[in-house]
Amino acid sequence: MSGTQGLRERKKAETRLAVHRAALGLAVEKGYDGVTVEEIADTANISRRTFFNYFSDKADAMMYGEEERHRRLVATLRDRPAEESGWVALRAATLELFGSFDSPDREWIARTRLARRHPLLLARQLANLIHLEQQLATLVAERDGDTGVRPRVMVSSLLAALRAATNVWLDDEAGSLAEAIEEGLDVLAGPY
Amino acid sequence: MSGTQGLRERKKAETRLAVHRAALGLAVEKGYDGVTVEEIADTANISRRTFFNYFSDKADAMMYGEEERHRRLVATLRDRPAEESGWVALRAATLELFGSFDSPDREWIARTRLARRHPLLLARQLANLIHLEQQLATLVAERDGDTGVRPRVMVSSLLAALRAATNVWLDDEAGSLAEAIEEGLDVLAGPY
DNA sequence: TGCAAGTTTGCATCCCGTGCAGTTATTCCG
DNA sequence: CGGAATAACTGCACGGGATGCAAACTTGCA
Repeated sequence: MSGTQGLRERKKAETRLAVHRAALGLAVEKGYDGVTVEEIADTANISRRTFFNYFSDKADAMMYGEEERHRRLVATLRDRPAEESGWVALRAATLELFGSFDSPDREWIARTRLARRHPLLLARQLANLIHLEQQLATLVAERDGDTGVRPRVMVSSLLAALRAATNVWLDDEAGSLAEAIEEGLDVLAGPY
Repeated sequence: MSGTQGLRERKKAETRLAVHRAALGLAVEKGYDGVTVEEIADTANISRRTFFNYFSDKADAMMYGEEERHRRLVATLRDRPAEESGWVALRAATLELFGSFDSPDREWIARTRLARRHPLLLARQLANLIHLEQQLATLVAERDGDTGVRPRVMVSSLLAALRAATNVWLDDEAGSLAEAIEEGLDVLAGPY
C-alpha cells in the first residue's frame, strides 16, 4: 500500500505539507510579519521547536513547493530530444510546463502573490531562481557545447521573460497565463 | 567649505560610510554569519542601537552602495537622447556606466563576491535589482510608448545578461569587465 | 517483548530588530 | 554670548527568530 516509503516517511511528508499550508494560509491572511512561528506550529499541531526540524525558517516554510517546480523544469529540459538546440529545448520545456492551458497551480499563485507583497519572500524566491538558473545553464551548455557566457545569458533572459510575463499576468488575471508567457518569450526572439 | 551640507549632515554621511566599511570588512573576514551587529557597531564606534538608526539590518549595511549605482544607471538612461529607442538607449547607458575600461569599483567587487558566497546577501542584492528593473522598465515604456510586456522583458533580460557577464568575469578575473559585458549584451542581439 | 533508531519536545541561549525615554551634541537666534 | 529648539546617540526592555542539547517518546524490527 505504502506510496513510496514506510509509515514514518509518509507521516513526515504529511506533516511537512500541513506546516507549509498553515504557514502560507496564515501569511496570506495576516501578512508575513503578522504571523509568528509559534502560530504556525500551533496551527499544524507541532511544537515550535519541531517546526525548525522541518523548515529552516519562516520564509522556507512558506515557499515550500518552489523547489519541486524547479526540479520539474530541469527534468523536462533534460528529457527533450537530444537533437534540439539549447534554445529550442529550453523554450519547449518552458512552454510544456508553464504554458499549459490548464488553470495554473493555485498554491503557486498564492505563493507568488505573497512574495510580491513581501520583500523578504521575494528575495528568497529570487535566490531560488538563481539556483534553477545555474542548473539550466549547465544543461544548455552541454547541449550546445558552449562553455562561455552564451548559455548563461540565454537561460537568465528566458527566466527573466518568464518572470516579466508572470508579473504582467498577475497584475490583472486576464487572458491565459500560457499566452502571456508565449508573448514574453517571443519578445526575446526578435531583435529589440 | 562644507561640501554640500552643514556639519551635521557631513558627519552622518561619514559615520554611515564607516559603518558600511566595518560591516563589509568584517563580513569578508569572518563570513556573514560570523559577524554580529554588535561587532560592527563597536568597530565603527557607535552603539548597537545607533547602528539601526543608519541601516535597517546587517545585510543593508553590507550592501550599501548598490542603490547609488542603480540611481546612476537610471539617471544615465534618462539622459540619453530622446530620439533613441528604448533598447538603444538602454544598451548605451549600460555600456556607458558598467562598460568603462577603467578598473571597476573595488568595493562593488567586494560586495558582489561576498554576495555570491552568502545566499542571504545574494537574495537581498537580487531584490534590489528588481527595484532597478521596475524603474528602468518605466523609462523604456515611456520611450517606446509601449505599456505591454515588451519593455519589462527587455529590461529584465538586459539585466540578466549583465549579471551573467559579471559572474563569468568574476569566476576568473581575466580580460576586461567591459568586454565581458559587451559580449553578454551581444548574445541578446542575435536570435538564439 | 524488548532493543535500536528516529522523532518530538522543552529548555536555555544568543542574536536581531524596535519602541521608548533620557542624555548629549549641534544649530539657531535673540 | 547664551539659552532654547532641534537632532542624534544611547541604554533598556521586550518579543521574536533560530539553534544546541538532552530528555522523553514513537516506531520499526529482530
